[in-house]
Amino acid sequence: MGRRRGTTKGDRRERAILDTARDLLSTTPVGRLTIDQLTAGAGISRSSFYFYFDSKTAVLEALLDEIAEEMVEAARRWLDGSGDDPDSLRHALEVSARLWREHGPLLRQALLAEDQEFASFRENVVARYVKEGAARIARDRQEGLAGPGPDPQSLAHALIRMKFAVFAADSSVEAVETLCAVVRRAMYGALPATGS
Amino acid sequence: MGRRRGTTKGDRRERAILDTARDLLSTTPVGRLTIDQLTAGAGISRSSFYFYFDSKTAVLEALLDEIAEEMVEAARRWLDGSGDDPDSLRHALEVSARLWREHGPLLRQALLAEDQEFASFRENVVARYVKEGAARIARDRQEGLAGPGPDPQSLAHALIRMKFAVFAADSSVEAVETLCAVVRRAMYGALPATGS
DNA sequence: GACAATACTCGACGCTGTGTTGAGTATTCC
DNA sequence: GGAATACTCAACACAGCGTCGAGTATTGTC
Repeated sequence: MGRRRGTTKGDRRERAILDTARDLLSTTPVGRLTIDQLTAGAGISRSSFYFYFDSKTAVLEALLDEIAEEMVEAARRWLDGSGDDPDSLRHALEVSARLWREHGPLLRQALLAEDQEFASFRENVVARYVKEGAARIARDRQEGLAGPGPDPQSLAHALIRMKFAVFAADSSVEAVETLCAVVRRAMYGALPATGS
Repeated sequence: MGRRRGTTKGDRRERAILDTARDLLSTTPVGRLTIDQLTAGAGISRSSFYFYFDSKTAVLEALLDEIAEEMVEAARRWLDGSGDDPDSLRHALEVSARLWREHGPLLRQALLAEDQEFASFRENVVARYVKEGAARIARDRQEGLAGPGPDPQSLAHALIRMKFAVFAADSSVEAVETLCAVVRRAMYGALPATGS
C-alpha cells in the first residue's frame, strides 16, 4: 500500500481529489457529493478513485482533520489564558466563524448530524474542546476569577455546542458578538438576588 | 386523490406506515431508513407505498409536524410569561428533552443537518421560536425586568440553537439544569465591572 | 345485486450511486 | 533491460429510489 517518496503523479492526483472535494463542499451538501464529481474534478475514472481512498467518507475525514486542526489552534490563546478575556475569546470565535463559512456543509454534517461515519471524529473534536474548556472554567473559579455556576464539564459542553449550532446557521460578525456575550455571561455573569 | 370518508383500510395502512417510521426512527438514523423497511413494517409492497406518500421525505415531514406542535406547546407558558421564571423555563426544557430523547435521530437530521429536504420545516420551527423568544427578551427589557444585552433577535437565536444542539447530544436532567442556568444568565445576568 | 367509479395493490422496469475485481499500462529503481 | 511497484480502467454486482401499467377489492347508487 505504501507509496514511493517524492511527489509522484499519484500524490498529485490524491491532492486533486482532496482539493476538488474541498471546492465542491463549500457549496454542495455532503449528501449530494458523488464520487463521480470527485473523479471528474480530478481527471480520473471512478474506479481509479478507489486506489486513493477507501470511500467517500475517507476523503471527508482527511479534509476534516485539516480543518479541525485550524479550529483548535485558533482557540489556543483563549483556552490557555485565564479570567474574562474578551479579545482572545473573540479571536477564537472569529476564526471559527470563518471556517464555518468556508466549510459549512461539511462541518454541519460531521459535527451536527448524527452520521455514524463521523461519530468518532465528532467525539474527538467535541471531547477535546469540552475537556479544555471545562479546565479553564474550573481554573477561573479556583482562582476566584469567576463565581460559582453549573458543572464546568456540562457548561463547557453547552457552550461548545451552542457555538457549533449558531455558526452552522449564521457565521456573521453579529453572531460572533452575541456568542461572545453569552459565553462571558455564562462564565462570569451573576444573577440578581432572585428575579422579580 | 381524495379518499372516502370514514376509516378505510387505506387510512389504517397510512397510519401503519407512520407508526412504523416513528418506531424505527427512535433508533435508526434517518439516512439508514429505507422504504423497504417501512413497507415491511406496514405489510404492503414497495410500490403500494407510493400510493400513500410521494417519498420517504413526505413521511418524515408528517411525523415532524406532529412533534413540532408538542414542542412549541410546551414552551407556551414561558414564552407568554415575563421576568426570570425558572419553573416555566425548566418545564419547557424538560418536555423538549423528552422529545429529543424519543425522536433524536429524526430531529437531529431535520433541525441540525443541512438537509435541503427539511429546509422549510427547519426555518419555520426556528423562526417561530426566535420570534417569540426575541419578543419576550425585548419585553422584559422594556419593563425593566432585564438589563441590556445583545440584540434580542440574535440572542434568542443563539439560545435556541444551543438548546437544539445540546439536546441532540445529551437530553439528560443535568443538561436541562445547565441550559436553564445559561439561559437565565444570558438574559438576566450582569457582568462585573471589567474582568480581572 | 349489478355495475361503475374509485380505492388500493403489485410485479417489472429503469435510474443513480456505490464498491469490487481482474486485467492491463506506466513508472521507477536496480 | 527487467522486475517491482504505482497507477488506470471497463465491466460487473448490488442496493435503493421512483414509475408504469395492469390488475383486484371496495364502495355508493339504482
